Amino acid sequence: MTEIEKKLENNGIRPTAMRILIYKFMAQKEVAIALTDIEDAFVKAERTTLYRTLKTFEDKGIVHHIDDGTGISKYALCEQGCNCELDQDLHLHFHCSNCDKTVCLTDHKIPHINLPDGYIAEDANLVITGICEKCSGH
Amino acid sequence: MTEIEKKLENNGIRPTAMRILIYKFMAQKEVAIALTDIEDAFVKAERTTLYRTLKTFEDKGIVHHIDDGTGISKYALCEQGCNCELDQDLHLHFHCSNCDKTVCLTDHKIPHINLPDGYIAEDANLVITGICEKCSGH
DNA sequence: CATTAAATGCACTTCCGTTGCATTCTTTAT
DNA sequence: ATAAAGAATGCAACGGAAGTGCATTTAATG
Repeated sequence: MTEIEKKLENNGIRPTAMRILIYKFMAQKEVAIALTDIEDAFVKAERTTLYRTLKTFEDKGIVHHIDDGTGISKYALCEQGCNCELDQDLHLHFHCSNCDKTVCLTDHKIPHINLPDGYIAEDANLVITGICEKCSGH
Repeated sequence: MTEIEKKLENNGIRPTAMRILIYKFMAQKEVAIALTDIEDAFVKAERTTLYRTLKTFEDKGIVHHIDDGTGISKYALCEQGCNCELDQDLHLHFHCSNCDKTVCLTDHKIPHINLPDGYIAEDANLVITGICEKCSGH
């Protein structure tokens, strides 16, 4: 049994062929993945299957959902110790307006905000849009 | 000529009856407005007209577009001196998960973030989700 | 009043997310 | 090993919201 299969099983996900392929695909990408990206990479697979695979990954906590403001849901593998489901890993996301790629800046946590009286924060989403290091030429 | 008509004309917007009504509607609301909200309020009007009115307001800079993460575009009147089009008024937005309303916290600017080398910020969006003061009972 | 430009109304399209249900595959118990 | 049960997959279709093209109406201008 491979590392990936273990990872899936440890999180209560049956390690089917499709799921392993999708996990590998996401692992080798350093950017957030949209459903369409996976569709393009696995043309033989059904959109629904890919869709539900992402949902399963998210529900089981090995992937987190990213809203980068483009209107297209993206996903990224959670890093070791990511507690995104507990709202304890509120790192920010960077969306490049040039190449349209979105990356997790996991080292950059969202700063604490003092809200007005009566407001109770439960979650936060911070997206910086601009030019990524690749497009800016470092 | 009313204040609203002046306001519209000063921003290069022809003050038609519809536009004045929509402006008034937005002015009396203290929360961000979705297209559907305006549809519900003006059932006699065409969706497209309302849609394009919001677009016009946004283009002319008297309204700013809000992405609160719900997937539904919302809009709010710019306050005096709002420079949202210049990315100088990056206040944060609060979305209530209970009543589904979104408000501008104009006094709460998005803190400056030090990005990794090579990343160039052009815009930022910070949305805090939680319970608003009305739903929390102050 | 005639001409021109802008605003509006209507119909339609696209995109993405989502669901229902039948079918296939995998696991588990006998 | 095989049958039964449960989960995953494939297929078809729906739904909401944003957006566009074009004809028509309304408002501004000379």
